[in-house]
Amino acid sequence: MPSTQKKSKKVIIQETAARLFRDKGYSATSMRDLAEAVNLKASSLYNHIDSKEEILRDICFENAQRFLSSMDEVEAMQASAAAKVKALLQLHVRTAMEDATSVTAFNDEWRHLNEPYLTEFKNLRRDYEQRFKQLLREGMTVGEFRRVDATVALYTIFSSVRWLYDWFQPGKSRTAEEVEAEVIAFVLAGLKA
Amino acid sequence: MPSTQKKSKKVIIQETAARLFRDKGYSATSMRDLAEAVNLKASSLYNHIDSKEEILRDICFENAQRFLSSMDEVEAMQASAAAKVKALLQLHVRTAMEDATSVTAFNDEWRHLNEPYLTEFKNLRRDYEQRFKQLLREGMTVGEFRRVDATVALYTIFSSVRWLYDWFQPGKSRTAEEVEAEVIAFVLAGLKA
DNA sequence: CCTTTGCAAACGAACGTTCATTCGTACGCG
DNA sequence: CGCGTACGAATGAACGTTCGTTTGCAAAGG
Repeated sequence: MPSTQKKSKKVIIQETAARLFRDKGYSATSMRDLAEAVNLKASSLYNHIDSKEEILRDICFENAQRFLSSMDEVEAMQASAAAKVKALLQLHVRTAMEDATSVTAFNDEWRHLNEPYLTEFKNLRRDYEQRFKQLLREGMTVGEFRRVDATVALYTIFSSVRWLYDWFQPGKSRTAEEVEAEVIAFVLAGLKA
Repeated sequence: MPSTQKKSKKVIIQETAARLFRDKGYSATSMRDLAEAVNLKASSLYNHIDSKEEILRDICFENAQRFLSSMDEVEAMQASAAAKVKALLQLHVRTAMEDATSVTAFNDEWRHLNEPYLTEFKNLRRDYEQRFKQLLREGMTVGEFRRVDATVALYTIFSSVRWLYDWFQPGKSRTAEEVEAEVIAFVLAGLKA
């Protein structure tokens, strides 16, 4: 019964924090806010975590690793560039809908990391972006994609799925599958040759 | 000599604040940060502004008005839906590049407004979105656009130009015109029938 | 002279975090 | 079984710092 497994208090704190960070931002979320949201006093939080920044750090690097290891898998695929890009798009869209809070914090709040973690995080991010751009360029050289500026295409694609974090709510009129299909079709249409 | 006209200190404060809000976020920007950035002491700021929130309020509502009055103009155009959407896209892209700081704060930091301004702002925003969606639907009914979910299309379009705020720097390799053309082509390709 | 502008000083409030203490529970050992 | 010890978890109080803002006063300039 893995789904009934009791979450550790640390995990509960992290998940709650991710939601608060998404709703109010990292700086505007106080440890007292967070404590209240998990039915504790602020001081009690420190039995489970080391610092406020540690929470943000875990969120940021966990998600960075998730995206990077997916990138590993995609690069190993025996498939066309279009298929690879589509797989990555699917990853972005699904993650946005299944783990919205975490990814929002990951996207918007990483700038509040302190050094040396800030630099380390930016390096991971740049690594991912470079590899994504490389896939786009490959698709262009073999003629699957229109010849566009890879940077423009990359950021446009990233941003296209970004609003999902803010907007999508499970159980609403549209199913996740419908939204996923629509978004992917929209973006790929802008990219295909 | 309108361009040489001396900016009032209030305007300088607002513009500087917009940049700081973009870089660090509203909550993480202190009045002492802002004061230092305009070569004043924190207390002196209050000779020119009423409160920190007033600055944010001005940024948010100024931009809301700008987008809404552009929407007025576009709706009055005698043109195809595609042309109208293109005009709005152009507005978004150009504003993003010409007045990036202000628009970023407008996009990301409005949630820190207090009531009743928060509700008022959300109403303006919804108004704009509804009218934009209406244009998209018109384009679909007359067959200019593919039949997609208008909400999905709307947010995808909005988000597509969002990264420009973070990324575009005047004077870099690409000119504003090139970027504008690329982005618009990319988005319209995803929309056209 | 009077308005505008700037600043030092100070305000109460809130911030993240630390500390000593307490309570409950589980384990080791006679 | 009964007692001592260890420990995870929670707490209120307090720390030093920073927050947005106010006050009182001095200098500037039309």
